[in-house]
Amino acid sequence: MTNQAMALGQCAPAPGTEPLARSKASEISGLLKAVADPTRLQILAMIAATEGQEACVCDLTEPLGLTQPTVSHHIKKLSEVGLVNRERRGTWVWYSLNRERWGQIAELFT
Amino acid sequence: MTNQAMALGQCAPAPGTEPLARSKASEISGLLKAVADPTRLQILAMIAATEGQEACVCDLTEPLGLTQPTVSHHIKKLSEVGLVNRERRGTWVWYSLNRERWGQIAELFT
DNA sequence: GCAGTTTATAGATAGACGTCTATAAAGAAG
DNA sequence: CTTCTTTATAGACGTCTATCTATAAACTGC
Repeated sequence: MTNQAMALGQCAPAPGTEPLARSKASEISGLLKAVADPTRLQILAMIAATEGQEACVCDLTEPLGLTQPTVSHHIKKLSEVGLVNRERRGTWVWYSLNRERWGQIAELFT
Repeated sequence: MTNQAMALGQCAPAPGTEPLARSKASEISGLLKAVADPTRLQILAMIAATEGQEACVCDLTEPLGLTQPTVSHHIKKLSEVGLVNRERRGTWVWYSLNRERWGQIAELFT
């Protein structure tokens, strides 16, 4: 029995019970899914803890105990949602945090 | 080639490059995974938008376009990480937001 | 061009997850 | 106690995803 059909029940939904638009919810969840992974959280923490606020893949593989392709895969996920910036300098590729994007996540929960 | 082994390279990892403890990362990702789902984001938004800041399952199924077991499943996920409080009153079970837990997520990104 | 590095991509595989149907559990009301 | 409601659980199924190995791409330096 749905609420509207109920004559005497107490299952009273607030009139303003209007779902967050699905498209918007999917967009937000896409961003959150990128962060909701232990390995990627570790990667972000490692980048942030690095002196120059940037790191290359080769420095992350060993402490994470993962192969290079796996680390590249995770960084790509972070990059796709704009959480890390990519900059090639010679042989290495340096990744840094996009703090503006990071802050946007905080705003979602305030 | 790892950084330590490099004599002349520039792949200089900050000395303090120390990964976030895996156990802590898994704990945080568990909380974030619960929120990183479009349906659960909609559920949270609907609860928050409700007059009394609470909602029962039966009011959520129709606007979400999902079956009752599926909605129960999602709410359980949210409940498991402490994001929603559960209170049975007669036939219905009322779910409300745990705003303290919500705020803890914000703190992760500030 | 060739050899040696770092990073990215492709393909495969195992496990996690969102959804459904079917059914049980818990409470209200006659 | 029986019936009707709401909610929870169990099991199945298809999809997504984290990881690996193998290989390609990009750059440096000889």
